Amino acid sequence: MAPNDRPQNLFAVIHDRVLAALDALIAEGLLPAAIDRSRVLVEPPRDAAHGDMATNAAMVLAKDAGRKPRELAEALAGRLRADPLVAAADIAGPGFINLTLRPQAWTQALREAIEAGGDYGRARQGAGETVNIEYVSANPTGPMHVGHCRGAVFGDALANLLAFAGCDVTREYYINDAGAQVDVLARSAYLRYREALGEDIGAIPEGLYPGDYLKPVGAALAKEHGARLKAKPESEWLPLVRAKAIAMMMEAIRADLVALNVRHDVFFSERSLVEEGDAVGKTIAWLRERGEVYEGRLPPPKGAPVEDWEDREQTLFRATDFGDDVDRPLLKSDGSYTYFASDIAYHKSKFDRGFRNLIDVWGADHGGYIKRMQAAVKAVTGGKAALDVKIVQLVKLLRGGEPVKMSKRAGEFVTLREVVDEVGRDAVRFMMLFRKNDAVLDFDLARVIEQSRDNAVFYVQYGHARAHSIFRMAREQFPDLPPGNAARAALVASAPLEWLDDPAELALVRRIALYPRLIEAAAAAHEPHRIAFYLYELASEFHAQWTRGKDLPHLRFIIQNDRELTLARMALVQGVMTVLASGLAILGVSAPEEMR
RNA sequence: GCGCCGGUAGCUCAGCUGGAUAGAGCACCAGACUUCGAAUCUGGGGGUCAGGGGUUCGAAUCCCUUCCGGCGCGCCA
Repeated sequence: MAPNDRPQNLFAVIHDRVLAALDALIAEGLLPAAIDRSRVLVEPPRDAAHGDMATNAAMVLAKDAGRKPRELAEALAGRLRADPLVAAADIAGPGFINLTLRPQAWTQALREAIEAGGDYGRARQGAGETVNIEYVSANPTGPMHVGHCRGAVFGDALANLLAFAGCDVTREYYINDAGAQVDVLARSAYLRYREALGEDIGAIPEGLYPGDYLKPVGAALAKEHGARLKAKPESEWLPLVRAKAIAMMMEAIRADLVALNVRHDVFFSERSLVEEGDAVGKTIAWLRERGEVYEGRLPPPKGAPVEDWEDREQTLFRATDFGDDVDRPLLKSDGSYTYFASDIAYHKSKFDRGFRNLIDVWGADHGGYIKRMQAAVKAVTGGKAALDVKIVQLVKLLRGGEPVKMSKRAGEFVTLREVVDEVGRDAVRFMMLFRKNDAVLDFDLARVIEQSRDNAVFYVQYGHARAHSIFRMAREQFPDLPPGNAARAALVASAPLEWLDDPAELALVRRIALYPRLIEAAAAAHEPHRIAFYLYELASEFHAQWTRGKDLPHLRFIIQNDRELTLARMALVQGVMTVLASGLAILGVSAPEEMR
């Protein structure tokens, strides 16, 4: 294996060794040639007493081999003991093989982490995969509120994670600028326009957007057009006003996203699908040619009665051919496209642009929409693209345990910007990711700015700052220790790591060695929250080891008059720092060097 | 009525796509600062993994079912 091709994931290395050992057993005739390798796992055991890694190979393969698990385990363990990385291979329980690695295997992993620096954990699993991830996609009818925040942060972190895992990632925002809502926006803005011209518009009528945020749009329109629009019929002013309002809303939304450090590569206009070459109509025709569109009737929906239900023939997509529960309409009664119709065309566009892995991030209220969209993607890509829809649950905004009151009706809601301004970008981002995406999230404005262990953001960042602090202090003892990250890393990478022999130190080394495996698993599952929890655990172990040095001075990171031991421990600190910084970067959270 | 998501310690939540004796934090109790940052740490009690059945070497995890909560159920997006 070429040195620069060495996989950083030690678990993957051992996994390969186990598979090789199985091949050897096949050659000996102990195992049949046709075995299911996919179920063979190499994992960290829950209990450290069980060694460094465990494999279930013997249990999983026992049936195929026609042998008892423990008998097979005995043969396999015998093979593995010959491996230079393996110090011991014990059989336990129903047939686990517990592996203890030689200490050099772990210290070598630490060395690699330090040498790789910011590239440590970067994976190749996604090599060649093109991923399109669509997130936020808030309607351009107003500023972003806290509800949008979670999807924005989640999508952004997932995109970072996939890119780190080697995927070619495109971040996309779908602008819903075609439906009836943006016409309502235009009418609301027109009212503000008249207001800007000095007219008394009174109360905003029911059905229009009442928020003050449209006043600048009205003012801009007045400045641009003077009173000219007042004389025109709606059919003439509406497109003008609509375009202006959408442009200004998108500008505000982009600014909000920047405040959150969320950036997209592509802003895709729904309207462009209709106006530029009628992509929606073409997609429907395309599906019709393939027999997936027909004229028919739908049964009325069960449950909550629809007041104006009218049984009529309509244009339907055969979603049931692709796993949906019912066929779905493509045209409204007035002949215009349904949102679903343009969404099909939109997803076809993603496929046509070369993407084979599609990810959509939606709010929980769109959960019922997943099946039909996946059906549509199947139809429109011939099954050649996969769509994963990630649902982000709602955020309950609290302050000191009490719910923050919001009145959507009156146009009073807490905006994303207000929250970011109050608690900071890092706190918002980390807390939004410190929970599974499909679980409801309590976000307490008072708690996330506390500087204590309660506050995971702070706790993890403090771990990183503390690592830097240790280096600052170490330089006072050993002035030749270079200050820069790269130079320092070069020095500590050659440190005598065999001096790291305290169990807690070795546990930290193992935790660091786990990072590449974590990246792979989190990327495969599309679950960035795993990074946040891992960082919290790593920080926790690091803080604990630091404090242990108070009672047990020989365990301090800096040992006066023992340059070699100090260097070895600096390597450990450097490893912790490297991984904390890397993980925080994926989450889009800053890694401060000091927090005083 | 149907579909999706959830139900794990008093509270808030993890649990690495089926692994070994289910873990953190908060709260509660008892401790550690002349010391590399106490913005930290150590120890303790606390569980019918909502209930029941099944699949198998092995289930919080997969399947069935019941209960509870949230969301959704042409012509909104």
